[in-house]
Amino acid sequence: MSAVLSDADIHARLAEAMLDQRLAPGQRLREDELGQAFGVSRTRIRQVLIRLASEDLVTLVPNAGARVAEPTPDEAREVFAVRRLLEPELLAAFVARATAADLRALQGWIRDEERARADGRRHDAIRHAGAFHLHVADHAGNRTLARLLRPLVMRTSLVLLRYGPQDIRDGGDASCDCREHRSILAAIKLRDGAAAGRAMVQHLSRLESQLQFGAPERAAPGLAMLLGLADGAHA
Amino acid sequence: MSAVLSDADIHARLAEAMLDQRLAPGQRLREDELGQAFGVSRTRIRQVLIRLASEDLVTLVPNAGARVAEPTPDEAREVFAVRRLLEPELLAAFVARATAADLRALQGWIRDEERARADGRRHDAIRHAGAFHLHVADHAGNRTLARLLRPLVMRTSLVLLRYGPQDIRDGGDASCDCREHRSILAAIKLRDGAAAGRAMVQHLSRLESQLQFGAPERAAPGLAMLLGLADGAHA
DNA sequence: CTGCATCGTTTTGTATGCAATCTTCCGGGC
DNA sequence: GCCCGGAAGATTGCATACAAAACGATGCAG
Repeated sequence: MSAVLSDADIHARLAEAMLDQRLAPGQRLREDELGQAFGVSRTRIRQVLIRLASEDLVTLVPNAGARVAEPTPDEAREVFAVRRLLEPELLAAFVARATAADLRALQGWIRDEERARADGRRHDAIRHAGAFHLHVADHAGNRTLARLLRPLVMRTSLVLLRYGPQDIRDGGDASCDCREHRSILAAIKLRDGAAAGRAMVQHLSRLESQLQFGAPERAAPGLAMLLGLADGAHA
Repeated sequence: MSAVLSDADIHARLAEAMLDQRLAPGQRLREDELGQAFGVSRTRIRQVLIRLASEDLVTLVPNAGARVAEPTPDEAREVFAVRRLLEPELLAAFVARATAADLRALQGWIRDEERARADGRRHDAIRHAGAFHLHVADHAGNRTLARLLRPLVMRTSLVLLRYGPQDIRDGGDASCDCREHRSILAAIKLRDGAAAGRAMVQHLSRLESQLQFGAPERAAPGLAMLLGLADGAHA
């Protein structure tokens, strides 16, 4: 704990906390508070916040501080649209250069995600799913493209945490990321980039279609219940 | 000049200077020096540099300061590959919603570029060309996608300034951005998104194919001349 | 009781100072 | 002549201090 933390460490820890929902969307991020938590001064916290803001993971309002980003429905759709554009391209490149180790790694992320799902550990499942996509991106041979995807994957995680299905256990229906990840992996193994791309687009589209934007906004959670105006299930 | 400069102003001024080649690729950017130039302290300069680094317009080496980014040939190719991916999508969306004012604006950028070309004002031409692409992106209805493109356009400008053809006057051959921009605009007017996308891809591909990576590196600019080893024209 | 102004507190914005690191240049040794 | 320490200067990294702005509470007028 006493080992000095690099800016990258602080950045990673904050991102991790957001994806674990220890920092919920909309959560205020006070500089001094974070500084004390990490044992550094506000100067460095501020620099990290600027970077996080450039990735749209936090919103930075002048004179009003930083908050964990709250993706709007429109932004959520935009993120998915961009990913549908980028990821087939990344997959096509990846297919041509994937090694046996890459395939094992992907297999591992799928397995981890399945276990998390089985245990109902929702944010772990989302994180492992993200790792699957990022592994493909990082090994597709285009650093520029991969660097664009990374923040998008994190934003997607925020979106899923907020608007995604709450119960992530296999419902018996087709709504299982892992199964789709498996079919993508199968296409990769066959070196069929086109098929992998199609599977990816389908996967992303299904994820997007499962979002529930009408939901209770999660703003002031429990307020409607306290007021006896809703049962908390859905609007 | 005395009006207080916002961070955004400083960011814009620096980017502008880089695109004008007043700040050449590889140029060292000392914090104190910039601070004095803008009349602000290093604190704010540093924040701006972090943002510029997140856009890959400057490289930030720990304990060794900031330099104007020097895109490598690989990075240049990556940037073009990503743009070929993004811009047809942006165009397709833009075509569906372009207003008469949008068309006039595009026409204006083309005209400005042509004039700059005719006058041999190379960096002005490159900037106006960039503005054409950015206008399309900013009015395509996907902010997320547009925000990805902006830094890529700036990086492209850096690449063109470094690796692009030196004489940008119409050579009579097809190598004229404006003409290709005109054909893209024509397709937009016809509301033919597919044709516009094809023209855009062709445009970007030709630009990339014109890059001269074998060129004199332009490292230590003027050094070869000072040493009497070259005449400065080309290697 | 409601609306509003004002003061005090909290939080952000910016500059400055000090410590750490890197660079450069000089001198000695091989 | 060339290469290798080493000290002086320059530059970045970071924390702290102060200024400005926003937020909240309290009290007063309507």
